[in-house]
Amino acid sequence: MKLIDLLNNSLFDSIKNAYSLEKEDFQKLDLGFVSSTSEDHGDYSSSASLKLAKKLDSSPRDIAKKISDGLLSELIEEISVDGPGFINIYLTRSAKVNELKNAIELKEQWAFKKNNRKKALVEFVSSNPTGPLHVGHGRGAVLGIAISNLLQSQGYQVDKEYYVNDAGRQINILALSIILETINHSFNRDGLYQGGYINDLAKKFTKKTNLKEVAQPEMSLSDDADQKLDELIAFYQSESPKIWNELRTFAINEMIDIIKADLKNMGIIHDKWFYESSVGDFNDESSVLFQAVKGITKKKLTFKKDGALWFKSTDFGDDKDRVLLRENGEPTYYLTDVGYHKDKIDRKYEHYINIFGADHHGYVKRITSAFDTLKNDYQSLEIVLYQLVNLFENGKKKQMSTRKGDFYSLEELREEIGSDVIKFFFLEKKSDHTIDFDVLKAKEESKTNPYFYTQYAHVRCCSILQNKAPDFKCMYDEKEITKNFDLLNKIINYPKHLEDFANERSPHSLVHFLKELAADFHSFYETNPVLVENDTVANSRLIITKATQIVLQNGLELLSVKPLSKM
RNA sequence: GCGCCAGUAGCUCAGCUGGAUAGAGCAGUAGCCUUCUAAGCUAUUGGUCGGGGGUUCGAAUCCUCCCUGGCGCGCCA
Repeated sequence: MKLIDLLNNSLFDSIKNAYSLEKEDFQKLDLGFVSSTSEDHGDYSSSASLKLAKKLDSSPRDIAKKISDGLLSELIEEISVDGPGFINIYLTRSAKVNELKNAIELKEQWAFKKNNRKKALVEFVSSNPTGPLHVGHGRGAVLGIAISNLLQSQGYQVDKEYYVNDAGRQINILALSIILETINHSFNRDGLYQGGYINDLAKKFTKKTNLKEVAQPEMSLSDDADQKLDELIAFYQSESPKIWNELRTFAINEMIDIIKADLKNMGIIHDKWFYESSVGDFNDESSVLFQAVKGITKKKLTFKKDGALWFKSTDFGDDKDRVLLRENGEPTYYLTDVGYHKDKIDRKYEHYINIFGADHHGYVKRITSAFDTLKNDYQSLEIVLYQLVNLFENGKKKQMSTRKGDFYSLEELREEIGSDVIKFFFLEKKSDHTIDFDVLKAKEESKTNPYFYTQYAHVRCCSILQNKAPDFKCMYDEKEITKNFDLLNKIINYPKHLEDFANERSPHSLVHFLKELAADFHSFYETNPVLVENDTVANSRLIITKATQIVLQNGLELLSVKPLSKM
């Protein structure tokens, strides 16, 4: 059990006994201890008495006195009531040293929770397979991996999933782009996918199939750009169905290979790639698509209007109802997605997290509405949004467009600054904050980068520890170990912090924690030479160094960043 | 027009489920390398927490109105 949980139990018992309250009476008031930010306030402090003052109609300081009198724990050295009525407690030195001992003996198991028997499914990236990943997708990717890792640290069994939009119009346009790239260079490229990768795909495809043999459209085409594309797609579909289908399949597979490679280079691997096309045909009653509609209808949440079938999502707070089946009987993209979530639900995870770019925020309500209609009682869906990444070059904003092929690819960025720097940089900001990313500056800054600062602390630990390891069987000095308040405070409370970061889905807090821990260690390092002649002092400082190293390593690994032992 | 996100030091950002004097990094200034890696440390300058009201023992944090910026509001995907 965590230190802080032991202390809180004691605190709650004391409150119960002193005022004959039941736990339910104050459960919501959040009365527990928090680790102090300043040594003046002890190791932990609680504002319980301030929060209870009104309810108990008594002065906060009196309440604090009474509660602290009943606060019994061998972990506590001293209790004081300060300020308006805060209860501040000081841990005994041996309680602190004992935590370091646990950390060093148990390594990552010290901070992690054991299997809590719950399964979580995290869906992220899921970008259309119509182009390589760009920098913006990278943010979703690193967020997804970090959140998955955080959940794992809390004992969840986590699966990572990518939803592949392989069925829609976008793929037809991709195929069309490849055809026109090959046979008609003078064609206006508006609305088509462009860029080097289209040319690569075209070349590769024409090696096995001669695209020049496909028919040339001779009918007159619409002036409307969108409509024109649809006419061309329809033409190739009917005139050269075999080649068309071959090309579509080829294009999807090639693009997915590219995306997979981009992700792998970032150290990100999904457990499952779910294809949109696999939700099946609505006319097939065994398909999840049909089952999804059936499930919603069963709850009396569908209705017909204008020949279409609608879902009454406004019942869940959506701003309008949503079409499931179009007037022509075809499922909407939305229904396909509902079908996908039906499939997820049937796979019986307890917890679902979807990580979406903020440009999809309008989509959140309608998908949670459908999910809540179809889910089982024990299941829940949560959507984590991340704001977009704006790219700047020399202070000028770069517009990004997959269509035009004018984008900064994740792969290009990775080649320039490395995947771990990208991860650290993206994860450092909280997800609902837009990132203004200046490519040149990121490169320039790589020397004063917080990534290197944090890694450097770990490197310093390693370089000391390779000379000598701490040994609890040898002499050590508790006073020597505990004199570095900030450093000890962070190490000891790491498991609790980690739990909070996981619950809040906030890897950025972990990044900030690690930077601060690194700062505390750098400071310690300057004034406390570890490898000194006095064995007791050396061993004491080795204990601190080893504990720091374990926490840094553990935290970096959760961010999917490789801890360095040399720089 | 409606909805979501943001506005905190010159710059980039933490802190936001109310708590003790608002914190980092970068940039600036002044110091520290015969000693475990100076990609480091120490000291220091810099703040009407976008603005106005309100809620209370206490507000950067909650409510409300307004201002600015980004994004989204299809029987597209």
